[in-house]
Amino acid sequence: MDYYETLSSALGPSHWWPGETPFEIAVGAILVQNTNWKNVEKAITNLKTNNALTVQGMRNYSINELQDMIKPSGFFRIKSERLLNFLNFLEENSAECVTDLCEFETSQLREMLLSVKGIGPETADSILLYALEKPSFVVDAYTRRIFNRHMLIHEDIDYHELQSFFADVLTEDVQLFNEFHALLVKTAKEWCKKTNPNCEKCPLGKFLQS
DNA sequence: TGCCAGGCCGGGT
DNA sequence: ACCCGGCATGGC
Repeated sequence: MDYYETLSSALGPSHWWPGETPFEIAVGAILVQNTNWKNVEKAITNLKTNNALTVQGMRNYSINELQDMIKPSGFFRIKSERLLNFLNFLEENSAECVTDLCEFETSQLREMLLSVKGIGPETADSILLYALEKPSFVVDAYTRRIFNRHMLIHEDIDYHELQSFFADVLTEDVQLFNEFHALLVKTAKEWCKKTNPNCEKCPLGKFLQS
């Protein structure tokens, strides 16, 4: 796809998700729900400081302690539940760590993740792609905003519709999915803000019909 | 200073 | 099946 080529050559490889371990990535995916990443960073730092950023480590804390640590990322009561739901999910599937989930087939694992209360399509896809390196294209508000601004999609298009919008034209490749989403996030943060967009300097500006 | 941020769930039509 | 309010904090 032209959009990918353009971004890739303009912004170079970013090979991205802020997070060092699969578990950290999964936790980040839950904490970032409708939340600024800056706030999530603070929560992640708190967890790391308390050695709570591992499967075993997080289990050592009560829900109240967990809430104190993740408070900066907002929705802390709900999100603490969601983290515990995810931990229970791992346990139910006798996974000592997140990567143990790799044995499951992608689409099956996606369904399993969606059955966890608090994990929706985007969170599931983020975990699949960035924590487990399985080819599941991630659609987020940034993706939606950019392609809506380019008049290629309707603003309130359904998640799976938008996902297949990409699946139809992209080869199913982990690195491609990873990099494309990363580039879209970078682009949106830089030039495609909700208010005050700067399409002149955006690498994708040339695709906008004027 | 109000508005916004990388969703998701549950209850009401 | 759709629509909408609630959830919470810190940054700009």
